Amino acid sequence: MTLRLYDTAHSELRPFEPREPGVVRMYNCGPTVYSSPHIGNFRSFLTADLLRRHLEARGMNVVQVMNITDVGHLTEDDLDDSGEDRMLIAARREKLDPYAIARKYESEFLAAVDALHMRRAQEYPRATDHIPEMIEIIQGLVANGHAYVVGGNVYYSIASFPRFGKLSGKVIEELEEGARIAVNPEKRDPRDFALWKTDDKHLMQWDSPWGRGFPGWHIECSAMSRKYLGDQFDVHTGGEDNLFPHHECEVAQSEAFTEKVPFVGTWLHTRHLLVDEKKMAKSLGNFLTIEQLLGEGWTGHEIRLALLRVHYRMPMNFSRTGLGESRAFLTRIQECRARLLRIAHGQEAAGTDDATIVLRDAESAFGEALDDDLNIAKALAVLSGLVSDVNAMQPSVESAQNALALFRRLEDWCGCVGDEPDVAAEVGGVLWGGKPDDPRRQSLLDKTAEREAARKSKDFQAADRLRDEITAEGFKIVDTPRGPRLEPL
RNA sequence: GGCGGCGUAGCCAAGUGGCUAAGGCAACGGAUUGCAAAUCCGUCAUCCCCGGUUCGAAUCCGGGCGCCGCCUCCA
Repeated sequence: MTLRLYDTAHSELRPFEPREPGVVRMYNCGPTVYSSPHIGNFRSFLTADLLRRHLEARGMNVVQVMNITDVGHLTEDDLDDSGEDRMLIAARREKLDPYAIARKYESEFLAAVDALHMRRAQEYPRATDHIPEMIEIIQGLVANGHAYVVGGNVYYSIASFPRFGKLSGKVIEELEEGARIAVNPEKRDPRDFALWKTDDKHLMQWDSPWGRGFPGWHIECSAMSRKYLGDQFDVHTGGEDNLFPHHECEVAQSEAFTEKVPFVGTWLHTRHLLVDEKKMAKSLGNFLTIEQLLGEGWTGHEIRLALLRVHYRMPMNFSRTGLGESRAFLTRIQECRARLLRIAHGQEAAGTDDATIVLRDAESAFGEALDDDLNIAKALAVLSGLVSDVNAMQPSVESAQNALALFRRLEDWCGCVGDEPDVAAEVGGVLWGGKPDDPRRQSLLDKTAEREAARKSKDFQAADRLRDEITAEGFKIVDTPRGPRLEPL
């Protein structure tokens, strides 16, 4: 089975074939860095990360580019009473200049990327570093008749591009009806969109053939994808809201400029998530950031899994309950792997069961699930079945090692399996499952030995009291035929 | 007004014409344990409603109801 992806442009599942065999060029619509990235942004970014990992697991070489939008995109509607855009408002609110704001939130974004175990893209181009590339395309569009200049402004002419609306399935004639854009008399058609604008009040300005101004809202992606991936590339991802007008405009700009079709092979759009059944909004107080969740004590893997475990095209509700379920899922895998490690290290009796077939079938089913339009829910079910199968076995040392290797491969494949637990250390008949350098290690081991002695003399009251003390230190004590084991709670 | 998506057990969620409707969490019964934890075994749904097509539908068609998204900066 080969990978099939749902391509928005065709509204159907299609076999995925990169233009150049073995190499996938992918562009992801990235964050706008004038505020903290929120978990909704990351559902989209994580979908891209999962696709990248799966392609790499399938032996592809993936060139991934994610833009950093650091230009406040100004439209007529963006303007508030004082004529400022959002970047400006943020700058004033935080008493920083707009570049400083952008850098601050860019760092925050990248920190979250790492925290969620996402692979770093090869490039994170900033819009403000690519003004000349944008100007080049705008000039080309003016020259070939797809754009026109009015004063210091340049507009894209929808009428010049008959395919406009094809990607999103919009009927252009009907767009007008619902449009809430104020009529701009400069435009030949109200649906034309800006490529370059002049506005004295805009803080970020650059020289251009049309005077000092700033780029329109869609041109950066056309310019930066072209620079790093070429005129045509394989995958373009984004949130569902990007479909129209943003991606539609990108297609119009890029295809009209390069005269190469198609601009993008596969369009992938991630659905918005809801938080506690409602759309996430600052006004509702349900606006969640990665930083915030990490602060609540959730791990990167838990957050990642909670955001990724529902198929990317399905509506998804994000909640603390969901995070808790993710934690339980990961803990179950950890327990399984810890036992395998003990067997592999001779700390627990090995059996004679051969896991070869179970492991092979699980790995194969896991890959097939992801081949099916990144069906992560199905893949996680396979993973869960693997845990059950392995738990029911008495594996040989070799099978335990092979199973451990498979878990590591699957973590590499989807990032939702978690890290391998620390190898327990045997100290004086007690298995220590905590960090090797935990300062409390000796005192906890002593206390465990003391409890063991109490148990042997049937003084269970004393034994339970000692266990409570150990629990209070954040460790649980597990009795096994080979002796007690200490594990972090 | 236009376009689109979703509705499966207490919760999350697979399954797009056909053996007994995956899997996880929770719950319950049992094994194991000094008691626990973990683990194992077992129990737990006829698929929003109505009508139709079919030998046969959660799966296809029509009509409802409900929730959501895009059409405007937004992942």
